[in-house]
Amino acid sequence: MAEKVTIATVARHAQVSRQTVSNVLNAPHIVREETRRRVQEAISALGYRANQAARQMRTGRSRLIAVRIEPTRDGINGSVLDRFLHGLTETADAAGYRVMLYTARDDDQEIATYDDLLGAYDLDAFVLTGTKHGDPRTAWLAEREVPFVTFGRPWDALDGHPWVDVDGAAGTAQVTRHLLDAGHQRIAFLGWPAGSGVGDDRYAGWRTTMTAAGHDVAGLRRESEDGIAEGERELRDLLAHDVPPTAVVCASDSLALGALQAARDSAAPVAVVGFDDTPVAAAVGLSSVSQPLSAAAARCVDLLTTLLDGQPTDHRVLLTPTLVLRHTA
Amino acid sequence: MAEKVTIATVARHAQVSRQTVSNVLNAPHIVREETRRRVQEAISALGYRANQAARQMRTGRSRLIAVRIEPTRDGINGSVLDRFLHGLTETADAAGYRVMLYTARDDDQEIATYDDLLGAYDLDAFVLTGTKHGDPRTAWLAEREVPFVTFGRPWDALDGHPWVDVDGAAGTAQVTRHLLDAGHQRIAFLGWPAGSGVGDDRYAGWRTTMTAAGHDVAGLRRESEDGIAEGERELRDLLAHDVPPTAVVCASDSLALGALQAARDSAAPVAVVGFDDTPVAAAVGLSSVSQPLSAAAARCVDLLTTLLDGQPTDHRVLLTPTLVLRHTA
DNA sequence: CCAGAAACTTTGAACGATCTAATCCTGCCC
DNA sequence: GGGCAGGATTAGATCGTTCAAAGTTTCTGG
Repeated sequence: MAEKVTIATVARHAQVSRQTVSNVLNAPHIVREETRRRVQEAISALGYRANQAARQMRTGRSRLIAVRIEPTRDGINGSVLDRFLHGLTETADAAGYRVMLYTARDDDQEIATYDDLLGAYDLDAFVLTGTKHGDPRTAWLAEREVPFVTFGRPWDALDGHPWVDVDGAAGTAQVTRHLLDAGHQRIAFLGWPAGSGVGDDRYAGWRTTMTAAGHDVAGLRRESEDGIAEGERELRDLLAHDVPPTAVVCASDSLALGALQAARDSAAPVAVVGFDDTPVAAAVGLSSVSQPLSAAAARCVDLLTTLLDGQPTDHRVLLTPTLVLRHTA
Repeated sequence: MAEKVTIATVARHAQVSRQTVSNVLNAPHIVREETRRRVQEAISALGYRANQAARQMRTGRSRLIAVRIEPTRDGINGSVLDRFLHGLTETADAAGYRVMLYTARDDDQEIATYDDLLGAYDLDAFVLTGTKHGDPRTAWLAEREVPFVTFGRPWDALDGHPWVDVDGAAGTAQVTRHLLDAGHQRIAFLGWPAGSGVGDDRYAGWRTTMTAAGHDVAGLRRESEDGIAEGERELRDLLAHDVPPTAVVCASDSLALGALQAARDSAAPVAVVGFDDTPVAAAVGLSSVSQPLSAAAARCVDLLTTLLDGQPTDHRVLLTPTLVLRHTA
């Protein structure tokens, strides 16, 4: 094994001092052109790589971002976080940051983990997912002035932290408009119980578009927990009515997949559109709203890096999802 | 914000030297009972947490494990890695290690990333997933004596590195036995093209059990790429034969989900069993073989920690999956 | 040709932990 | 009471980097 290559090795090799090498790396503009080139050559010749531990000890910055990985409750929706995580890892990588994982059972434990991670690893920032009303985590982090970004907007108006989110209402609105254009009149909505920010948002897009087009939405909305069985049950129930809907907008692919089962048994055809464009939807041919997850992840990293560089940023980023049409609508 | 608590702060508070505090943390047995207690009290009173960066610089060990996160090719099977990752994060946490992520497009890039991570972060170990024939990654790591464990056995007999895997053959054998016991005689197998270690393994369990029970397997096996559409196509094809199978063992839940579609249209009932017990299977009521992913992750961490402590271990761990019965078999 | 500024480079200290080696006890034996 | 073993504790050096301050060279203008 080759002996360790430190900044001193490079300095000797390039016939300059350690500090000059350090300057080439961290503030290239203050080093003379010719010296810089010589140092750069020495670096690549020796295969030098800065030791992050030493750098971190001195600067207090670790170039490490922490992200929570959730227990997969529902495999279908779980893939959303999975893809987000992948995008995050990739863009963070490009920006010179690494992603560190942690798990937590509940908010209290998650906050305890923050404390742990900050103490032991000097983490630079956190990315939170799945924000909800009255989130204690954001308050804790904000109080300690720890940089963080949430994927998911704060549902309480008072929170002023940076966030990135996908405009769910715009997504369902787009779906509804598409169905209206296709001639549908009675378009139902299958969503989650009121109170979850994300669910309410997706519901709003449908309702607004329907009423704007002059359609009555009474009796066309169903609420249930997320799940395939639930989706099937709710649509079956809706179809049993006097004037059944001819199309249904769903708040998730799980619900849509269930709805698809119910639709198959129906006499009249029923258009079904899901949300999240999970790979399962792609495989089954289910039309769905696709969240720009890579872009969202990239924006999260963008916000964090500018934040960490001490520059001010426009705190909020709202991305528009796109409708992916397949066989079911 | 409270001022930084270092080992020196604790030492002053407990009226001992820095080294004694360090000993309490790293070699408690050489410190006198009473002193140890006093130091422990100071630690918790001050909320001291060892700075990993400083520790790492001195010891060269980072208490960091790197794991690759793959682009989700198939959302259904992707959840397997997701759950493994969750288990890994949890057990690593308990053992005092953290999980760091990285991505890579291909083997070469992955190896370049190893080099990067080792140079910059002094990673302690790697966990590789998805081993295949002639894997260049294991060779690279072994050559440099970097500790690593693979989730998935080495399919080339010569590799002697530590690994954890799930006995796929035992899984399909169990399924086949169950179906035989239930009175089925013509049991088909839907698998992947020969050559992938995992696929061949799962196929072997079915074939061995069938022939051991005196059944001819000719014409009962189908091969295709993974996917729902592929599963449907293959089973439909099988069912069109003179003497159609009454049950089918699948190498994945994706294939099984497709098979389920085909089975629904069949005149005679066809039992279907998948593999991996993904949440989709649970939602749809598909019987499936469940991999003990948390246990696998735990064993990976076990192997790594003993490896890192310089102790010898039994290199191989083969876990047995369990059959989860639902509606479809 | 020299003062003074500007540009660049060097030196020594510091970050917070661990390692090595030296010192201090304490008890025990002769 | 002196000598000594052996455990418990301490002091000083060190890991690789960046910061702060001091040093050196180069350039400019009078």
